[in-house]
Amino acid sequence: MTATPVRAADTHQRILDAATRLFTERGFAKVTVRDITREAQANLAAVSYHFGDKLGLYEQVLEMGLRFAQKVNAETILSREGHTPEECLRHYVREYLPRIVRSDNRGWIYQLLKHEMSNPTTVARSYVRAAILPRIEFLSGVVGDLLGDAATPERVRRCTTSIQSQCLFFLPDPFKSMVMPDWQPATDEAIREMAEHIAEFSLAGIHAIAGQRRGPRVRPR
Amino acid sequence: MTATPVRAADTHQRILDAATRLFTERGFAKVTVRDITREAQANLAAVSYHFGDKLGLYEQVLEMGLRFAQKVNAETILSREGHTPEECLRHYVREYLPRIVRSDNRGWIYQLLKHEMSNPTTVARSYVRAAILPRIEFLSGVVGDLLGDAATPERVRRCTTSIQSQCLFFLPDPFKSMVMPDWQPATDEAIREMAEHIAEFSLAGIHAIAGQRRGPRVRPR
DNA sequence: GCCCGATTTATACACTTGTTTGAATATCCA
DNA sequence: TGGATATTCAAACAAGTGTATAAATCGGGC
Repeated sequence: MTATPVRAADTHQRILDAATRLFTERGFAKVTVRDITREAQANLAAVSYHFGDKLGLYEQVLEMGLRFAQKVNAETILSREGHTPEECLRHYVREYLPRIVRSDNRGWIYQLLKHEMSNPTTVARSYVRAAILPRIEFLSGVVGDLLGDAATPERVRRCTTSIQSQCLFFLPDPFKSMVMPDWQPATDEAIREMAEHIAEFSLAGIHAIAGQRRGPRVRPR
Repeated sequence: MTATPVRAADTHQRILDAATRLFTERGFAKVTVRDITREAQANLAAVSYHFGDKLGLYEQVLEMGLRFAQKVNAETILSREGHTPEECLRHYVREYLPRIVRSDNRGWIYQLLKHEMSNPTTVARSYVRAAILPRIEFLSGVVGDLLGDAATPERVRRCTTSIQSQCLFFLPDPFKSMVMPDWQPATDEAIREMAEHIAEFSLAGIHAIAGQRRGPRVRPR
């Protein structure tokens, strides 16, 4: 009844590992089945046998990624009771940014997602719902608290976008590093400094928006 | 001596037009020569005949784009003499953002560049030097002025990145609009509001960074 | 009117890719 | 051990791609 005896489990796992690494590096389209099986030291047909087809394999990789991302989310999301909004924001950026920047085990899922962003496959939508939207919800809540009385749906959305965009910018990118090599903080120290910068910069930005006159369009609810 | 008689000039131009449109929509790799020639109502071999090969055609498209981008740059860059740094920053964002967001004639080059960013071809490097770096230089100068005494190379770079990332975030992206449809400002009015937000948010951020103690690491030069 | 170069056309070639096939081999349980 | 099942393997297939070729067609100047 064991669906996968010892040797089989080996190839199955080796393929999964190789696929994870390669898909993370290059994205779905730019990795061939032959690349994967060569890397995994398996036969070309092994992918069809174990995963149905290339997309089936990719789905399994992304499923692992989804579980990983949810675990990561739990670490970037601080309980709103017991912490000030400022603390939540700082903690969010401090946890999020290193995972975005670094390609190692801490953040591989974001590298994978980066490729999914430019060339979405059919798998994207479920991932968005399960792993991304909850984090955006949380961040929006924190921003709303920081805006206080001045909070409007538009302002919350715009400020959330400002924070999110400053973080996402650091997804590694061959082109970006061509434009300005220094843009990609290399050392842990540089990443930490950038995180502090984003938090500081954004808190000031939010306070400035909060300080604007409420205007005629404000709709408190 | 006319290198391209009437009919020939027609196909040449039709192919160039179709290629510009398709490359802008999908990027170099995801457009086939057959797509282009079908769209241009030309024969498959016309690309080889008129442009050597697919990459040669792409280079010509990107060359047009480069000239266009330089003209655009001139409009986003305000003379630093005669305008305050605040004015320069606001003008920069107001001009830059609409072109980033909209896929129409005003900003097609940025859509093309977006694909180049995720899948760089050999043409990227020269483009960076001629059209992107000058704009970054300008923005860095403005940020340096705004930071005043507090300016350090690291702070200038980080603040410039914060502004740039908030703008670049709005490059249209199928994935992003999946995450949050509202993120893509649709109307001219919404784009204008977002530009004002980014300017306001960033000016406050810069002032906050400028207000920090200079710290022991400051190296005025 | 006719010829020569420029252009267009249909077709073919070489290569890559994902997938299938059927035989060979390994593995497990009675 | 022996036979059924699971897994591996080499080879082939079909579709899509960029490019090359050689014949057909066009267009203007003598």
